Amino acid sequence: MGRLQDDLKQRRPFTSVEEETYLNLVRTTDFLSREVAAVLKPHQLSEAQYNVLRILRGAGQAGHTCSDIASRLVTRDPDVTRLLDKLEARALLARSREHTDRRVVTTRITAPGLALLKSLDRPLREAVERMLAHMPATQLGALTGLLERARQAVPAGEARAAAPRATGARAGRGGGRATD
Amino acid sequence: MGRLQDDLKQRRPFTSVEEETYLNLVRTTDFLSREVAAVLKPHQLSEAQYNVLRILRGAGQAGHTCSDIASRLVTRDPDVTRLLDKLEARALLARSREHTDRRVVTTRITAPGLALLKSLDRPLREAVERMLAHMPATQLGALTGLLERARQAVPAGEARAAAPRATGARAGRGGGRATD
DNA sequence: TGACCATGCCTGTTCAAACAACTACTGTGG
DNA sequence: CCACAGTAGTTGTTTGAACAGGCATGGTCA
Repeated sequence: MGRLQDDLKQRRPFTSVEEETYLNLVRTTDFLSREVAAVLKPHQLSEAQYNVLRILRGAGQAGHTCSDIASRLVTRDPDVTRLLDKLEARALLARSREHTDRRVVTTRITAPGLALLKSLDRPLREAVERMLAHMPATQLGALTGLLERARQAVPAGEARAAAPRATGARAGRGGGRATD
Repeated sequence: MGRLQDDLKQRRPFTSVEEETYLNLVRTTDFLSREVAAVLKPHQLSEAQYNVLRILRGAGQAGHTCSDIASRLVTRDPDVTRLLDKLEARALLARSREHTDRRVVTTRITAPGLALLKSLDRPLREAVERMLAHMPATQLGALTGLLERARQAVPAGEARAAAPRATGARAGRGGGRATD
């Protein structure tokens, strides 16, 4: 899993620094997320599902609406409804329609959901830490900083034609709560 | 799309630096790859499909076997066969079984495939460059370096039980040719 | 040479993601 | 008060991903 340029068969090195960065990003994320997925798989959880549960744990008894959840998801999911469906079917969360505004459905995590999350906290943290254990904290900090910076680009669709088609729970590309 | 910690509702900041790095990685990749996917979508190409074509362009007339392609893919795909099926159906590539070893199927890019790639070269490069234009080359270089470093972890399954189930074209986690 | 296993790719099936249309409800202006 | 537009979530449908098993071929060693 060396440097991308190592391949001698490759004709031109890279079209641009930006492309090189992008490719490395995709590769690295794929590399790490496989480990995370492997930890989640025995529990039949996808990364997105796990994410939802963490978000709901952070919300506590107040719960969240679907749109809230969508906007907080690490990865933008166009179909939060069915993501919740599966978790509700397993009783990991509960949904209830609001009386004040009957359009809104509030979702809350259940005791089994909390228990499952708790059992995953340690192994997940350990998996990620193990994958990055070879890097000193200063480098990780620098990496985080650069990644945050990278995301500050203008999404280029801000005022253009392709307004990102927003399904039911539109995944607003807004500010980023990540965990809890 | 600010810093992940900006959310005040979040109780504890982050469990570990490693987790923070991981979350930022996923978010950033998702952010950028959406733009790339948007460029590819009008041409009915997924990122993986585009990647295959680039790999084949790099291989030239010699072509590649399925396993070769799988091992060179940026994202490990467990089902290269059907990925190629779709591209073959669109005549973007051609497959031919070898005479020497009749198990092997060599895949080559076709003229239409090359033409499609060529038409995508510029818009894709521009999309990625635009998304990262706000970062100076030095920062991009640093980011790339850190990402390469991050991937140098031991995948932790090296000698463990869960040997990554290898379907047909096993995506060897080996060295990483990326582009062409 | 023939059992045996590894390799290389393909298929069958199941499940989730993506896109778009649709229903239900709320608030607003005429 | 009622048309109208906007919001919140759901549902339908199509496509692709994931996983596992299957088939043909090739190499190995008794």
